[in-house]
Amino acid sequence: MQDGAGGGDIHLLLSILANGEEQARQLELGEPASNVDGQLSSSSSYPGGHRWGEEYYRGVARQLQCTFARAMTVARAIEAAAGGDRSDSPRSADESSGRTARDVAHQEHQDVPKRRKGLPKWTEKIRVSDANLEATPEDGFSWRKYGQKDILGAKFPRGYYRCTYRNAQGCLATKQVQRSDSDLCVFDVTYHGAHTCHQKQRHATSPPGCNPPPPHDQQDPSVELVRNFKNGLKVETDGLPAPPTFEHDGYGAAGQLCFPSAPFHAGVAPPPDDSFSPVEGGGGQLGLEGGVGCFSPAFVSPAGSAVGSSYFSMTHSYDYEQRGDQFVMRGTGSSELDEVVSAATATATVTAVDRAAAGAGGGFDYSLYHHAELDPHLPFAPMFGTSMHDHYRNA
DNA sequence: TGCATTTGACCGTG
DNA sequence: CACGGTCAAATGCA
Repeated sequence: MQDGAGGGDIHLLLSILANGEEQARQLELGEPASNVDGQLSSSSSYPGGHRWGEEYYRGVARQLQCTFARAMTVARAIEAAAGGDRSDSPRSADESSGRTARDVAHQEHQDVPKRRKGLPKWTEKIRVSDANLEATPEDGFSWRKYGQKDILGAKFPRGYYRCTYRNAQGCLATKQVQRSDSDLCVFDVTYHGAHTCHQKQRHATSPPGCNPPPPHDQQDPSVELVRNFKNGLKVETDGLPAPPTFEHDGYGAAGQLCFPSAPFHAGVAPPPDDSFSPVEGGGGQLGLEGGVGCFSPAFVSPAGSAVGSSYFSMTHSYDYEQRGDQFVMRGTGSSELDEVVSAATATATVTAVDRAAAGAGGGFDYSLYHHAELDPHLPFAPMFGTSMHDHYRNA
């Protein structure tokens, strides 16, 4: 089933993205975008007449770069799926059979490790407006709680959530929510995996051009991922007339994909100036004022959520490997080999302060990023220190 | 009736 | 072996 997303799709995807990334780079340098879906260069003003400034172009460029980083993650997922492991197979398929899930789990545990070590993982701290014990962080996605456990050393139990559409759409996104011991208003939310489902976020109306993908190939999340992402790419440019502040659903114009990790490193973290060089100077603080963020939906506080004053502190690890002259984000580690080949690990911590008042209807203001720290060993150096274009244009 | 939550047990990892 | 993550039956709710 997953075999439908073969290596050919990956290379095609990478090739397309490499071109796009190069365009984004040109855009950020202030050059007229020769062709970014024909949208950037043809649109010279906001719908309201506000003229597009250079800053905005730069922001868009970073956004595009961020998007491409997402694509890399998608490609990685596809690659992992095409690698023959079935770790992404929704368990529901087995649950529909006569076997019990536990039987299946036992049989498949070689393929489906109970702890999905390879899935993207990141953590945010979410502050809610009140310390109500029943208050929970809201990220706009629909989650179904599947467990709760007392954690050693923690005052509060940890809640385990999975995507509501896990069975329906094979979405493997999960999250763990743990209330901070020290501050009842703060939750540590750890996300595992990205949403591959097409759920619409609550409090959200789809941004212009953010159309749901055609409802086919639902059985193949990987194919769906690619399709979604292609839609996302188009949307990303189609939606440019929207102001830089992505509102309400936090999607921005990126579509349904939620691959926050790579974009977080690559798309958000790079500073506006040209001095960014993860290889040479990584580790410094990076000013992000005015930057167009590229948070995944899960990163933002959807309008109407209980999040009043929020900050996000994310860490994430990524693995890359070099294949020939290409750096490739490795597969999701469902195989032991992947772990052996583990390369660099990156950690980025970004703090953002959401000064929007709770309930005021405002979404997360991306211009509010004020701080980011990058691990000096950032793995995306090959991608952003040089160019994806160079690496993949001939893929 | 269908879906979400609760909760104890199971099981993999370190 | 302890801990953490997941499962699934039981239960609750609309």
